[in-house]
Amino acid sequence: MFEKGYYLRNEGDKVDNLMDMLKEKLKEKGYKLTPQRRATLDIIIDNQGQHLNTEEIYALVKEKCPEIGLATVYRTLQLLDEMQMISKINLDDGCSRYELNDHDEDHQHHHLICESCGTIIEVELDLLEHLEEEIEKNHDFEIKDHKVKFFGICSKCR
Amino acid sequence: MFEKGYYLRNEGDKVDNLMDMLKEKLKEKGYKLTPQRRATLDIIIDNQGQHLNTEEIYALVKEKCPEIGLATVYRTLQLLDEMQMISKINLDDGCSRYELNDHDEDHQHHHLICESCGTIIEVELDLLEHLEEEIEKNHDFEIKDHKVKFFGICSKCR
DNA sequence: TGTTTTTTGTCAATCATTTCTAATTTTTAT
DNA sequence: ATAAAAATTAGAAATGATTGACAAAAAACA
Repeated sequence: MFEKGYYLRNEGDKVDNLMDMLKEKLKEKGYKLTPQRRATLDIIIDNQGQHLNTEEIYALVKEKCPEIGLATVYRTLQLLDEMQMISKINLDDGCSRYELNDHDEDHQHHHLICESCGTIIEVELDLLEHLEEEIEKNHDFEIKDHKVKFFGICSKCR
Repeated sequence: MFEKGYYLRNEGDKVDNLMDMLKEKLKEKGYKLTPQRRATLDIIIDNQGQHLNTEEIYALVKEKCPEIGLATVYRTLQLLDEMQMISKINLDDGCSRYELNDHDEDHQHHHLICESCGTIIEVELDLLEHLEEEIEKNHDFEIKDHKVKFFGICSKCR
């Protein structure tokens, strides 16, 4: 009747929910949900909104899973991205950052990047869909995704 | 009376015009217009719309300026970017690409990237300015620039 | 239980980019 | 002009993020 998400009560439920989702997606492709993969997704869930980079994720995962190797974290992040559990974001700061995917279709968001302090603010932007339709017509191009970044100065830095 | 651009007749004029612009901007900051810098900008002008990466630019510049070093090209591209003569574009293909800046305020454009063949199509998008105003109000964020990428499948790949 | 497959950790390799250095060119002061 | 100072360069070495190779460990399978 309802989507799984409707029953969410607390953080624990949310983790379980996402972890189940990952398990299913992995199984579809013949992959396994290992402790390392579990720990990595855990960290990303625990730090939602943080836009952690690979090294930062590695350091945090290492606390709970000290024997893990950096290459495994790289491989796992790649896998989580393929499984569409997370998204890679490029802030032109020389490394890849990741954020947890929102599995709600309507909750599109993009980033405001402060050129002064580096803060990242998330903005919801449904208004882009108008544009997409127009572009699809004008250029005969089938749009699957988009990435939008706004650069400027945040309120604190003025 | 008119902007310099109004008198443009042909490619040669255009190169001269942009080169003069660069010379001025460099002088403002106390930099010099060296043959290497001149050759690099020349190549980018000659290949407008190509979105060349650093190695490609290096190879082309080397034809006219064989003694140039790769590091110089990197430094020069950085400088041209600072001087706002060119823009760095990141297509998530592991290297930086550059395009000549359009010095016409109204000619904003962004990129459609085909996930199948890698083609880059340029789209004009004035419509984003509405969004910017709204964001500036809602988030008290002063927007200076934005980057938009659309990913999908181009007409040839369908 | 033994065999195959997947995943892992370690370490080496890669690739784009930056830094270092001494040499060269250009500017400036004399 | 000409010597000293400053900017720029080429080439090589260093860096830093990411990937690849490989043998060992873990899990699935037969």
